Amino acid sequence: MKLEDAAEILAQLGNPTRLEVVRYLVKAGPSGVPVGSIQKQLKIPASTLTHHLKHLKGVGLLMQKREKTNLWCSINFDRLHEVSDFLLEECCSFSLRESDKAKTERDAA
Amino acid sequence: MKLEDAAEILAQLGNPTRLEVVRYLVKAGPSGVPVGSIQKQLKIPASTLTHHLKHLKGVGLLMQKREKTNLWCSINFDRLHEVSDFLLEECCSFSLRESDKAKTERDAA
DNA sequence: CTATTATTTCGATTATACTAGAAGTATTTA
DNA sequence: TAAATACTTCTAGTATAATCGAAATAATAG
Repeated sequence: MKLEDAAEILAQLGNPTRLEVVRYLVKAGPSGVPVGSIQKQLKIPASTLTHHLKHLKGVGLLMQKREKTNLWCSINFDRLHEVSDFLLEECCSFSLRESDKAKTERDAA
Repeated sequence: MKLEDAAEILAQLGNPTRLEVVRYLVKAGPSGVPVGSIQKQLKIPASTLTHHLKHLKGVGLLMQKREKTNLWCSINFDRLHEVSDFLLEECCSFSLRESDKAKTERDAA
């Protein structure tokens, strides 16, 4: 994944309203939920929500499919993994957390 | 980690210049590098760099310590882990990637 | 065809972010 | 003390984003 693409996705995740939507969709699982459900549950004005969904779709985090009058939204888990992988990419050799290091040291002793 | 905090960190990572700095610092490892080295290597104007470093520090991604005239910068790996954990948090049951699923299905067959 | 439900587009306001040159501060070296 | 190095603050232009009400569209149900 190119840095510019990762930055774009991270920027989209960096808005609290959108991150809340993402979290909601993650909890909803692969089957997803209709736009209206998100709107009611998270109490986001419809036009604002549409705006944010467009952003999420734009970076490939959101998948949508129509069923009757409802537009079902679901998270692209692969994409979410890709960006979290990017964050930790190339830092594996330094990736031990302080807490884990402490444990490792205790174990060694 | 609270959603608002995660969003703030992600927003900071969502700027290409800052993400480049972060990547550079990740590669530099725990010992870090002076501000000037980042500036020269990535060719970012000094004032712009200071601005971005302030942002990264503000969300706890950057640690700094002075040594003579140099200000050494290093990544807070823990913080980076926290935010990547947040992204995948609560979605573990749905976290299998399509590619991994395919493999699992092949293995089962 | 009409009404209803679901979602989007439009339009306007307000706020915040990115960028970088010029000038300033701080520390060290000569 | 003077000069050099390292970094920051100031300032300002430009751009982009967040928000949401009102009106518009789309699809179905009656």
